[in-house]
Amino acid sequence: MSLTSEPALAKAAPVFAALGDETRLTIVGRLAADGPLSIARLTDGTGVTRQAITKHLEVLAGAGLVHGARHGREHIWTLETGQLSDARRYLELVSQRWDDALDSLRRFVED
Amino acid sequence: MSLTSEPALAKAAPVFAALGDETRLTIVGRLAADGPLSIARLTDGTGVTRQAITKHLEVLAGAGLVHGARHGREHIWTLETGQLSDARRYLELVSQRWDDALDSLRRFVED
DNA sequence: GAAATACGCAAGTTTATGGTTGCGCTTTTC
DNA sequence: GAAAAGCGCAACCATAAACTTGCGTATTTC
Repeated sequence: MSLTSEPALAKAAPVFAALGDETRLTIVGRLAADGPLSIARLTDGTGVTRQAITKHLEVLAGAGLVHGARHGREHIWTLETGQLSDARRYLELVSQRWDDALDSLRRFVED
Repeated sequence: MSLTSEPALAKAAPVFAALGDETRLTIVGRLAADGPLSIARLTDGTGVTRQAITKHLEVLAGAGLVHGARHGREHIWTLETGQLSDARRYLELVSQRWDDALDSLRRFVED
């Protein structure tokens, strides 16, 4: 993976963007802790409207972080950990590259 | 760490937000791979203006992901891996919570 | 010391984002 | 079967985000 020009970047950015909002991060946290929840449940506690939560869920879904399905009168949303793992691996790789770069630099200075 | 109401969330969101842009992710990737670079160098290859890159660097700096220092006529920017690790750990924790939730759900169904 | 390089500051534009309110429809609940 | 709960759709608003252009200044380079 190249970290820059590769498509991995184009995939990772939207995921990070989706996680880059406090309300959405709260939603992800609650889904992770409590399991699948309805929109009404997810709205509880947040200071915002149900519509706002709905929009956030759509953003998260667009990034592949959650998926929803209607059951009766409620819409249940579930966490999707695939993209989450990819994002985590991306960060690991960046850290790794950085360590390598520091190593090269150190060796260069020592010469 | 609680994933929702704790301050960990308020810290993590800005970091993810900073990473949630293709141009900025490219910058982080290049810094990780090549080591510290000047604004002019970081601008090369990207389709945007030097000013745009400067703004992106300020956003990254605001999230604690990079720091810069002027050397002569150039401004050299360096990656900061601390926040990166924190973000990674946050994602790990979310995945962990999710697995736990699934486990509880499975046990509940089996009863 | 003139030309080129590397920036910073400021103003301006456009589009996206996060949020709201209002209304109507379906599904439960009592 | 009326009331309540849970949503979806659409319009609208304010602010922030991503970039640009223009210009002035310090630092190298030749």
